[in-house]
Amino acid sequence: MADGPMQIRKLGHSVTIKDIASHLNMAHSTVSRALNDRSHISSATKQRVKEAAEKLGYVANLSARMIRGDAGLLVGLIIPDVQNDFYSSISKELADRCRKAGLRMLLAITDDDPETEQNEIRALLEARVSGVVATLTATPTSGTLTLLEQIPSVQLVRRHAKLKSAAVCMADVAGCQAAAEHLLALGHRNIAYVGTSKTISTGRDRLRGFLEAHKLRGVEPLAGGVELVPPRQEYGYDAIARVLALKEKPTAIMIGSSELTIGGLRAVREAGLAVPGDVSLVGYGDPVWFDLLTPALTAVALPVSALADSAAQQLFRQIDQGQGDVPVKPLVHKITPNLVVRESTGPRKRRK
Amino acid sequence: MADGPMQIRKLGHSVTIKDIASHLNMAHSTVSRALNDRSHISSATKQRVKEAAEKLGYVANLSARMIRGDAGLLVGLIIPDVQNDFYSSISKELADRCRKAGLRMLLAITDDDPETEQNEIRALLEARVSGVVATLTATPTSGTLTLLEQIPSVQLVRRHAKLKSAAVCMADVAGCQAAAEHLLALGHRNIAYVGTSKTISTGRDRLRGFLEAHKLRGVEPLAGGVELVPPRQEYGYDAIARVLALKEKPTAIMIGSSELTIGGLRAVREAGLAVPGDVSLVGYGDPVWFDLLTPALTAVALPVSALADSAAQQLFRQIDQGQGDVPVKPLVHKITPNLVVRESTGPRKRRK
DNA sequence: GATATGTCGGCACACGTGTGCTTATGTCAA
DNA sequence: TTGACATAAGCACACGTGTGCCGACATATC
Repeated sequence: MADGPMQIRKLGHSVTIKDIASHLNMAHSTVSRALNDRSHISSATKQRVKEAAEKLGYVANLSARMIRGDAGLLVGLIIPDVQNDFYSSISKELADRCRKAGLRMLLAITDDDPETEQNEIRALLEARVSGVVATLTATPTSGTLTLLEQIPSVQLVRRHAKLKSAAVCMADVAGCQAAAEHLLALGHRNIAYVGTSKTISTGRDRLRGFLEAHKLRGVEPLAGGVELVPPRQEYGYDAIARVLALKEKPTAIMIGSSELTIGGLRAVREAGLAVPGDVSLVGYGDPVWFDLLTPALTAVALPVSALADSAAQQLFRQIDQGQGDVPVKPLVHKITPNLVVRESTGPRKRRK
Repeated sequence: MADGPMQIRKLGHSVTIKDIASHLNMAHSTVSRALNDRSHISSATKQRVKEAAEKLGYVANLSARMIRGDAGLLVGLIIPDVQNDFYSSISKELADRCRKAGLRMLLAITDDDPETEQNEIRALLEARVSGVVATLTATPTSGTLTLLEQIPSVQLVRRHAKLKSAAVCMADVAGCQAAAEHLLALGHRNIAYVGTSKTISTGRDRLRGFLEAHKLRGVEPLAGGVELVPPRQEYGYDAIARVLALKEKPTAIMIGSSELTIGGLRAVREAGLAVPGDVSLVGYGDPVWFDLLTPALTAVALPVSALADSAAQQLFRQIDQGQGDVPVKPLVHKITPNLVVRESTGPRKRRK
């Protein structure tokens, strides 16, 4: 008595199964088996061990567990930016699915910088993730690709030719084609397009959809009306400003990236133009606030939940079947985005 | 010749320093020292080892590194929701600071659910994070608190009386007092307040600021004009709707949470009221899009960067000084938010 | 040429957990 | 009573990395 709670632990040194074992006068292997509900253990012993673990404040050491290499406990998600609504939603959705599958998700943010990307992926591999869902930079390092080939991976949204892994993408061509067709059907003939570089698969496909819609209608795209810039708000602002200053003014603008949409909205607002009176606007993405704008923004809504579902499913399957030595043909799952028509698009005003 | 690249590795079994060692006919300890630039190694050997490591595709095993317990490599961030602009910004900023300090940040999302919170924190402890920055649930489990006490921690934004660790918060009282004073100075006398429960420190403080401003002006708060609800968009929508339906209608509404602001904006929009003509509006937070609204929203802007700075600084200091056995008095660092006046607040219309 | 000094690399162990093998104990059937 | 067998718990090793200690060897100094 009077010895208190047994002087449990020096700070910084946590309780181990050995501590529990010596506390209970048995071998640490017995404790291990008890805690993991293995066979060949009397239920009485299990009980005692679990109680002792609880009492001593035992917390398992993940590193020690993982060192043997057998268990697959972690997966990684690589994205350019958490502040972007789309990616933060993906993070949340994927994390949920991982949790349900008994996995923990590690988040890696690249800032769309190839070097950071390589470092982050290396860090994920050092943590021995069993697989990765990745939205890569436009121009990944060769090191990045080499590293990625070592583990199961699923490309999300952006698709790289050099990478042989599965891909879960949006049907960008169809999505943008529908958006452009919407504008054409409203009578617009001078439609500007502001999107991202063709070096990214999404940039390529979205522009293609835009042009395809014109082709089907037999309409010539607005001369000088296509601006391709990196996906950052400032560039969106600048690009929209340039497009608005064209000699032959656009009566509608279509934006092919959520970041560019934010900058673009600011440019349109500063130009003091009426929407959709002076110019119709189609944005990209579907953050909660698009419909709070005045006018509410017509936009290509991204199927976040379906993307996360498919990516998780693909990844888990690959992990389960042991990295698929079987060269599954690089599956590309395309999910169709939804054009949500709100108030920012209207019929062409026949002014002249 | 013709033996190819030496049949490097069976899938799923990665290259270890032992592999490098046997490849080079030396002891694994030599390899370890070479890779870590330790002393007692000739630079020639270092060179050879590093080249071999590169060639064989060696990736260090973090688990093996961490198992010895000496190194502090990880920290955790616990937040209720990544989709919230504020927390996604905090995630980004803190991750950057950790990276600069040579640490990796693990993200844990609680969904504001105490049970999930406890599980996530346990997972962080299993990963042996050296410290944690946490925005806890309103009512954390006792298990959560017990776990948190085992490691250095910094409370972010929300402050819990039961927890003795340092806290980095906003000066919520001052922030909301300034916002309310702004409205009072514009002549408003019927001001509604929609915020979060008083069980959260932020909810408490913000309401206090609101009331304090009234007191200083000698104005009686609007009867029935205070609504306290959980921080979710739906509740914000409902609460604002209720407030708008009061017998004595408010001429201004102040919202004390970013989530509630989103729901509230939707309610005001649906009510078809002119802002600030019929009702002035002050929101909370500062996502990129507040100034894209029509009218642009006056809001209490949160000092994200300063908060992240201070939290990181606090945490790193605690970690460095070995968990501070020295009972540092629970430091509370308060950072003043900024009232950003835009277009959604205007003078009271003297109608009656 | 012998000893002191310094450099380089190997041996062996530690970290916390899981597991195959072995031993000890008890139970039941022949 | 003995042997077959199930159950419980311990011993020893493995995982990948880092490090204290010691031996091997080269160079410098007397």
